[in-house]
Amino acid sequence: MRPAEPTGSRKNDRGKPRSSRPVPSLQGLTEMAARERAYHDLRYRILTGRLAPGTTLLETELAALLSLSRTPVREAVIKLAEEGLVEVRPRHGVTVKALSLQDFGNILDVFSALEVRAFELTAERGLRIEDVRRLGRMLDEMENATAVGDITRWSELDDEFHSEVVALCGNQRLQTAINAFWGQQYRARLMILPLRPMPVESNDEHRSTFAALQAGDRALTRERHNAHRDRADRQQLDLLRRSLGSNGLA
Amino acid sequence: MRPAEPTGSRKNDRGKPRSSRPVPSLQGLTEMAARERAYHDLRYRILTGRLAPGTTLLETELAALLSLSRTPVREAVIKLAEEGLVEVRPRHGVTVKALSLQDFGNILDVFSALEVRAFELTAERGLRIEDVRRLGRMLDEMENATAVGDITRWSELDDEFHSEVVALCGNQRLQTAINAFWGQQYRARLMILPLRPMPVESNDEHRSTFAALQAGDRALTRERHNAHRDRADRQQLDLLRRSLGSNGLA
DNA sequence: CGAATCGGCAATGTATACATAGCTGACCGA
DNA sequence: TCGGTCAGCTATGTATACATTGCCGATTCG
Repeated sequence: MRPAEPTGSRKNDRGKPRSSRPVPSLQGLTEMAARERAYHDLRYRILTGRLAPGTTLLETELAALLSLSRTPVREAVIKLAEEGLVEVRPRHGVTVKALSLQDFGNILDVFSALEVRAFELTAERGLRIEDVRRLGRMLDEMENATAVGDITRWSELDDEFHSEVVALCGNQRLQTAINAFWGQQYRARLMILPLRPMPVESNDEHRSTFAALQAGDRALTRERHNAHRDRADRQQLDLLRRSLGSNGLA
Repeated sequence: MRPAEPTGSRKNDRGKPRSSRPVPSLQGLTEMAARERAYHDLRYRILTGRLAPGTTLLETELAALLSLSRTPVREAVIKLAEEGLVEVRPRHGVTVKALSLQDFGNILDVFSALEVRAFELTAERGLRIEDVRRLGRMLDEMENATAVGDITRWSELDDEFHSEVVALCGNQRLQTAINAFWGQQYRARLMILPLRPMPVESNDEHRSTFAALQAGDRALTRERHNAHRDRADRQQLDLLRRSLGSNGLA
């Protein structure tokens, strides 16, 4: 009846800003508390497609799947439902949500609004020299990736760049909100990744936003990053629309 | 051992847009499921100050307070913690969070970014005639309230106007996110309400935003509402700073 | 043959039981 | 007297038990 594993570490991880993307990686899964374990594990499976959209499972089944009792699983499921990754239908189990095109658009709208604000705040706070260097290196690498046609690598770096700037915004609540919505767009992004054209425009826009950030110009940063997001979001929606004919799951 | 009350109604209220603010009113509290009951009840008590910042209670005490078992109370508390209204310290109970000036600033930053986006979307969708009429009436009433110096009434209408426009944005996720952050700024707003000068500027800005909305001009709406929020947020922060000397609770 | 109602069943929501971990305070040793 | 360690207690986290609710299917009536 030992509830959790060895449980050597703290579970209450309200740490400092933490720039890490809320991404699949799932290293120290065994050393978390059960609730967190359930949450991260399920989230991971959903985001990577291991639990496909439409999949429906009972709370009991999930608990069995994770070797836990229903209580922590249930708490994790509630959280996932609040994030919009699953839907709980009272008598029918929890279903991994399929993202319609409209859902994806809605998510991007929220996500972009938040990210632009984060960029603004970062601009206002100003970048330290080491931040400038690090971000600059990322942009260099992205351009390299573009040059050699490695769009997967490019996409990773893109995420990293964005989340790095967000991490510098100094507003923990904003960051948390962004992370939640980030998770939702991730699946769709993955899907259309291979379809994307080489992101020359994005590279240019990044450079231009970066310049505004360096200059500490909030208004300019807002304007430029907003334009970038608008265009990129539209492009992504187009790709998605084309790739699933407006009906499909992500 | 009867879990919930008569429970005549649905708890899975993923209904249509619903313009209702997530406000204290708490009518049909008895007919909800226990978890929702706990959540709304606690939230109500916190937002209205009945549970003052700094108050610390054990899960058991909360359960007793609400005449429920720990399970639904715990789930509600987790939700409140995610919203940032309380803090759960593993061995010390749940504490109603005090909002520092910085917290309040952070909250406003997120809230404003989201609200501006919602206004943009509403502009893009366009207002129906009845919406125009309703919103117009609200603005009239607000100006009346200003004229007779009824700032409480003005503030209610202000909330109503904003949430009404948000409700028309057509993005449920955005609305949900806004509501969560709305709850957090509410307490501080209440506090500074009596200190506010008569909001002539706000009235003008509302009119101007309203015009942009009517025109269906997304960019203009963004610009104007963003300016409004910027100014209003700054003003509120100033008032708060003055009223509690930068340390205090809200 | 179709539709409506009733009964059984199973999944959830809630309550409770239980075990662990961390804090408090006391006692012992220096 | 002060500091350190250990033991006990209590709050939480997890597991389990239990009751309700709502669906599905079967049966019966029109």
